[in-house]
Amino acid sequence: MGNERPKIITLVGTNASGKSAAGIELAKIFNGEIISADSRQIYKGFDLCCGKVTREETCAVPHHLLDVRSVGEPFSVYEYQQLAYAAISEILERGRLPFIVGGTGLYVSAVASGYVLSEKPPRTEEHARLAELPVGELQAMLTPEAREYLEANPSDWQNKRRLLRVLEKTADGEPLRPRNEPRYDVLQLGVTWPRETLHKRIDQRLETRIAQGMISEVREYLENGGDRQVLYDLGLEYRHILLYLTGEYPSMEAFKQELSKEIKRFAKRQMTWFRRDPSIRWLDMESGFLEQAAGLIREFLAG
RNA sequence: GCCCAGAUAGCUCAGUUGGUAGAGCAGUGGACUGAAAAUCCACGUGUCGCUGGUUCGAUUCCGGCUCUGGGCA
Repeated sequence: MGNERPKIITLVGTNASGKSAAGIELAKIFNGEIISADSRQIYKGFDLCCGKVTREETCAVPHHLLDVRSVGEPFSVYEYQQLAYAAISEILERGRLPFIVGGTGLYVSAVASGYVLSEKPPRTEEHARLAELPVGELQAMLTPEAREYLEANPSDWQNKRRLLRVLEKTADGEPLRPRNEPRYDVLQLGVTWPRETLHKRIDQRLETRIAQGMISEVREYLENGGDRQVLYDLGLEYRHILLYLTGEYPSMEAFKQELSKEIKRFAKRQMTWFRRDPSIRWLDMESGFLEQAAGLIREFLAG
């Protein structure tokens, strides 16, 4: 036929789910290369804060889209999609299998579903100015069409960021409703644990990374003139270590408890995103994940 | 042993001038196509400690008991 779309694999899951290691195992079996889909691992440094894979692991299997920006540089789904498309092309040319592995659901979907994104960059100065306005005024600025679009969803309607983007789209004459043009034939795999087990893994991982020096990463960044607001906006580890270092927590214990809670809440949000995609095949990490995943991939590649 | 104060949601507590109760936090579900580890939305039945009494009606008033703080011996 000649118009068959190339095949790629995605592997998603929450943080601390073990998807990175699982991805490496699968890539070894299927002559694959890994494209990270992680909005924080895009940035150089902070390897412990964002739970980056180790050098040994990246030696075992080539990894893409790690360390491609400096902390503080702007980045967005649009750029992610561009870089991922380019990486996939290269991997396919080498005759290898691309594995998109990561927990940033938006990034995975942008590539797997083929989001159609305008090349027009966001107008950040105007954005910043409008962000000062109260939600009500932003709502009042919407065109009737945009109003109808947003009002249908109570959470979007109150969400300043969404309001700003929709205003921007209307001003630029961009369509409001999403459009997709998928480029690939995708097998989507998800990694899952019982919630209790996942929570234990999150806590253990947090302890380990603190012991390995995660807090120093942030301290050193600040000592070298790093920007606090950047850390705060990066969220989770970055945000709460900043708060810890600036004395916002009465103790190390209080800091750990709060961060642990936040990471668990984040895992919940990740699952909310993934759950709405019915094409993800969820595999239980406690019962033969690797064999099942390998079986599905073999079947997919043969089909 | 005596005196005082508590006992209400997983936690901290508010409240009911007697008509079976509500905040914060925690938790859960959800939205989100250019900040996504961000941002935003929704969701509160619990023997009101146990047990008698008064009352049409008690979580609320009265008595006893249990437990927890604090004080006095």
